[in-house]
Amino acid sequence: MTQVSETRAARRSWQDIRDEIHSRVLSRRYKPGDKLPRDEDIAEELGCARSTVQRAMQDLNDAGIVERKRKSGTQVRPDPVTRATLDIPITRVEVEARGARYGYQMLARGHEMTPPPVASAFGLSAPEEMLHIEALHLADDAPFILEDRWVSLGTCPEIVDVDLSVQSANEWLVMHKPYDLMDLRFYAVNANGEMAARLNVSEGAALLVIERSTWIGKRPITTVRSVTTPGYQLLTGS
Amino acid sequence: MTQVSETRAARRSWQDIRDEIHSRVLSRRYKPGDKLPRDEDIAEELGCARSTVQRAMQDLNDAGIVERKRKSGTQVRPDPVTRATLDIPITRVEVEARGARYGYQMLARGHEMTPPPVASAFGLSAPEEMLHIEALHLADDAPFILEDRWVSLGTCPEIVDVDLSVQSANEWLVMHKPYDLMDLRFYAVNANGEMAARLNVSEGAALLVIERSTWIGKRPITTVRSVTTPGYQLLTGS
DNA sequence: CTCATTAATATGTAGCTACATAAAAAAGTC
DNA sequence: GACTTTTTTATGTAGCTACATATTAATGAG
Repeated sequence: MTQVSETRAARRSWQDIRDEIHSRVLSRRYKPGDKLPRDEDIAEELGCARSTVQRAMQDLNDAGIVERKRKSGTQVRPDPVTRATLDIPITRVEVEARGARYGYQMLARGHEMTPPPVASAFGLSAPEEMLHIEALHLADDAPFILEDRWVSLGTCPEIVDVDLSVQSANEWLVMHKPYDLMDLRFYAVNANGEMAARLNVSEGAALLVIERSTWIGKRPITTVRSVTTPGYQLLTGS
Repeated sequence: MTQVSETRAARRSWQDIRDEIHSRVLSRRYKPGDKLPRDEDIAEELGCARSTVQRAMQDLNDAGIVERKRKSGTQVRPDPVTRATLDIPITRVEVEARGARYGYQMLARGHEMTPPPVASAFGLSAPEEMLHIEALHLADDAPFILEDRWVSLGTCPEIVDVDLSVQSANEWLVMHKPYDLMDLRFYAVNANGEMAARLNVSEGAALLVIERSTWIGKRPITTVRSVTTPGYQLLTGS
């Protein structure tokens, strides 16, 4: 009874609105740097409520297509960025998804003071004693990922009681110590003697490294350097 | 007049709700795989509207914390993933952000049939003639990124008229040919003779490679292999 | 003319209603 | 008992109102 002037089928979803705006950007009707009309005007033009435009715009904003500022309005991002979402699963799940048998091997474990690179990854002013673990993930008995991990004893005291020779620290932490804040970085290294021996590759081979540090409420949890085997690729989620 | 039973300050935002649910996941009050109460019940418990819970849940869903399905309800993701958003800026912007002077040099340009790896990156059944460009991005006159690019002439006929010795194809495409769908992959390679010579690094050096293909409505636009210089790191946006 | 104050305005958010939709559960049907 | 249909139910969405908030623009004081 309220909506008299609208046929049922004509109703447009926020995704339609988003796609319409996006296609205007794609067709350069709205060019990089251009200011877009107010939400209300777009709503009127496209025949929907402002809230629908708002949702569409939020999505375009999150996708890096437009930039919004209160009062100033909305503009097409002048410096387009390629924005992608990466999903990094637990290593066990990753191996199993490839149809391989997962294996795990702890190589070393001990309490040590954090060396400078680790302390700086966590933004610590002073070195701290942490649990240091080296481990190998296997796919069908072949080395897959070599990980070098530091776990804060202050934040995760329980970890000392976990048998990490059976379950990987990766898995235990992800299940029991969800993080708040994360820092990820990717780079390439030449395999040094130790890496080469442990991953069973020739010295100097180019390896992709994934470094990840996590915090919970500014308290450090863990930092890992995962060295992958040659041919390893990180893919985006589409 | 409508909101009688609520003090002004007590109003909770959807982000508060999100943080509350998140903290329950963090504290393992809701464990991985657990089913959460219905939105409506959570709304009642936390004293807000269902729409507020809905928005909070959407966000947690997008962040990979929970999984929602109609009728089935919401559950904490049983296989937690590390989800991160990467922003890859235009190379010029990236160089300038480091406080360096940007330079660009086209090394080669021509029309060629796509070799099998390129065709497969695009999912083409048959090889196709495309514009092939090799170029070097410089930071303070030092090699920074070596790019090997293929541009579809069918989708981007205008590109043949652009002077790509002045402006990088990277930049032209990103400003004039926004994409629809993208595929990104990262891996490491040992510098071969050509890469070593062009990037001025020693042969065999480990280099991070960023491969990117873009489409617009299933039509291929471009595919690039960007070989970075040693020490290059890809960082997440937080 | 400069600086501080105030008003105007576009986006952001909370809450409500009504209805759409997917999927599971229940009820029929052969 | 296996299959199909219907009902139930939890999430998803559109539209509305009211108000919050951040900025810009306008105004006023000195």
